[in-house]
Amino acid sequence: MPETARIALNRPLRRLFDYLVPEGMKLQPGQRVLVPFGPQKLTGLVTELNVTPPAGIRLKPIASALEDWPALPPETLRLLHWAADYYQHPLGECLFTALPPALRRGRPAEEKQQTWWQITDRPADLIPANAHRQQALYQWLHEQPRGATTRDIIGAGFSRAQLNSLHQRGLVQHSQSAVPQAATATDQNACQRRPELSPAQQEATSGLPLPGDGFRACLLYGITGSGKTELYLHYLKEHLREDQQALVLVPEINLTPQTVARFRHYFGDRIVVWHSALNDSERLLTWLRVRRGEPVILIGTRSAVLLPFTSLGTLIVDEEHDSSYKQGEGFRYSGRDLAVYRAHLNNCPVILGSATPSLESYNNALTGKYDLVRLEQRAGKSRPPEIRLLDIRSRPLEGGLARPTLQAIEQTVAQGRQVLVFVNRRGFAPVMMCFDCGHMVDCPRCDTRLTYHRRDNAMRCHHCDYQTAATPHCPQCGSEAFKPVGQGTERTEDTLATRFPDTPVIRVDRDSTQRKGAIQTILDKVNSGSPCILVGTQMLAKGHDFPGVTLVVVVNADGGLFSVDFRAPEQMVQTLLQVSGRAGRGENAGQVLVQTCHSDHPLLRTLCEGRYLPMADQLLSERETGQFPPYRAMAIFRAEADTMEQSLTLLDQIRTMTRVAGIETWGPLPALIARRADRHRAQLILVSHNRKHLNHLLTQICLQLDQQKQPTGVKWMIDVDPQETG
DNA sequence: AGCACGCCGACT
DNA sequence: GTCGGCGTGCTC
Repeated sequence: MPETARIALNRPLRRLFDYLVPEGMKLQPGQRVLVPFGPQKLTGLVTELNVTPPAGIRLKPIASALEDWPALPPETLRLLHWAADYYQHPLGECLFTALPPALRRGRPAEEKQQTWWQITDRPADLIPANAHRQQALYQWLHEQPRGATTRDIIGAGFSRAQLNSLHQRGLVQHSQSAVPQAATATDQNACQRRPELSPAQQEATSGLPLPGDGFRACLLYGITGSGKTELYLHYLKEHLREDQQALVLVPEINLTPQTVARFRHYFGDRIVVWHSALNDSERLLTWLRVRRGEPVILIGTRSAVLLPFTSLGTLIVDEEHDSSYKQGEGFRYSGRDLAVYRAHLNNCPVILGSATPSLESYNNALTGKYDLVRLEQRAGKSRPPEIRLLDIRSRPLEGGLARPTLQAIEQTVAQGRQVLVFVNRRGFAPVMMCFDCGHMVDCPRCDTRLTYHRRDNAMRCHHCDYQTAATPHCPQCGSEAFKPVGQGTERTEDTLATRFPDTPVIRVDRDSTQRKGAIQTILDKVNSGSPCILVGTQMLAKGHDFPGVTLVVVVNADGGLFSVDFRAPEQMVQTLLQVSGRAGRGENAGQVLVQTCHSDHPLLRTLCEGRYLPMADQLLSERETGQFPPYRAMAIFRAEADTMEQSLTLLDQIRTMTRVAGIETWGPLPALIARRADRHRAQLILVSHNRKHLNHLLTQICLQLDQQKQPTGVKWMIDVDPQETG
């Protein structure tokens, strides 16, 4: 009997391919191989050995093994198998997302050899006095404790010629090496430092599950400003063994140099990062360090949960409620949920931290599936802000701001303090509008408005690649009153600038922070402490600390109160509390002023207590009434085609397959943005009390859909635990 | 997804 | 005559 192997390929096919294993080739699951596939040679991953191939197929032999060890270690492989089934995504594509791009392409699993330069101990006065750049380079290299690669040197603004001159004088030497030189003395210092905790933090820490105690998920509810990061640092310092790895997941926006520096301060080179800005070789390097089992503490975004850890001691998911943990396309996994399953597989703890936990996680804590640890005191001297509602029904507004609001701003500024004005518009972008006829420019290919981009005076669609030059006149009526409107933000900004001419008004949005370093300039200015007024959207609610801000104004809180999206109230409450948390981080008490037309709404009344959990209780009971997640499991079939009819027809057909006990369907309905890049989109929602049942049904439906071929241009996809239900 | 094969239109 | 457009079907 010849040996066989089942191989997964990086193709959107819900099937695997069997091959013959050549004589003498030793394989294990997770190993990379090279296989013939039709006319091409592809990288594949071994999933199973000694399989019975389907009848009537002539097997081809595997061309070669790329390594003699499995690229994907057993736990990672099991995690991915589980995820492929849970999210109903083709296994091959799931497995390949866990490989760095270089390994997907079949490159060797080794670091590129690089030339490392270091200074020698020959006297530096050998450099001619007029060779300033050489002197500068020598000095610069002197300051690099580990030396530098040729690439680093060029990147720092020196030339190859300057380097060669120093080399010829014997002042620098080079060596070939893949990884940085040995760790430096500063790291030794880092290892001895440990963060100090307040009694409240101390108490919270004592409630956390420890590595070595096996699997345990813990929801760490820590209010904004309570010092969750110190707690993580302390926890890792105290309880992570020297030989163990740890994973700290953070939302992309929170992975700033400052955050990393904070971890490096205590753990030095043990800290490794993983995020979207890494290039292919950095990805490979980090991936290999993790794969080799180096005891790193990895700080990373969503996809870091797929890294090939072999000795994971603990996992931490910071800001676990953040919606960016859910991938919105392709393999639509939740990094947070995979982290919990990964902890389960590795038999280690996972800590989910948030000031505004997701209702899913909170519910798990209430039912006892997760531990709940509370940290409800702010660290240091700062006190929780006072939150007040201001009903703006029948009040005159100026740029969206009521008179009492403007007075509060005036007072705060007069006291020499800072104000943060939050305009609650998700995905805000300015559109061009005619002030005479009201015309706005639609995208010709999508059901959306074009947005205005000041930098190149262009109008663009945010949903496809359409763009066109902005015209000075209205294309409809020819009026010259054709201007970008920021749906309130600019009006607010203008009003504030006019009312407070002596105070800088700083806009923080995508446009004003696009330039590299722009956000840093803004932060520096704000952190200098002089009075100013910050105006912005979403961005202001996350991450950054503004210790000088004592007043936070929420221009309109009502967006999420009466939305069709069942997640909208949760998201609104989370945003409002997160942005409230920006107030009074320094020594002075903070105040939050929330403008609303529904000051008697129970949710907003609870908001004023400043406590999240009572609101979460309220929101959960609403979810229970409607039997929404987490009370039922949810999945969405999405379809897109050249006509809406085609999309709806396919979904109708899928709906006939869902007529089973215990499954409810909503739709099919056109998507919120029904046409996108000339494709007509619709969706069908499935809900069930029994997740297993739903999963089995989905498997069957996908199998059937794969077998029948769709009319050209008709595409379908599935989203399990969807974040967007529009 | 890629890639090859195949069958129709406007080029030297 | 043939170069190339992209529709269709297959990949162990």
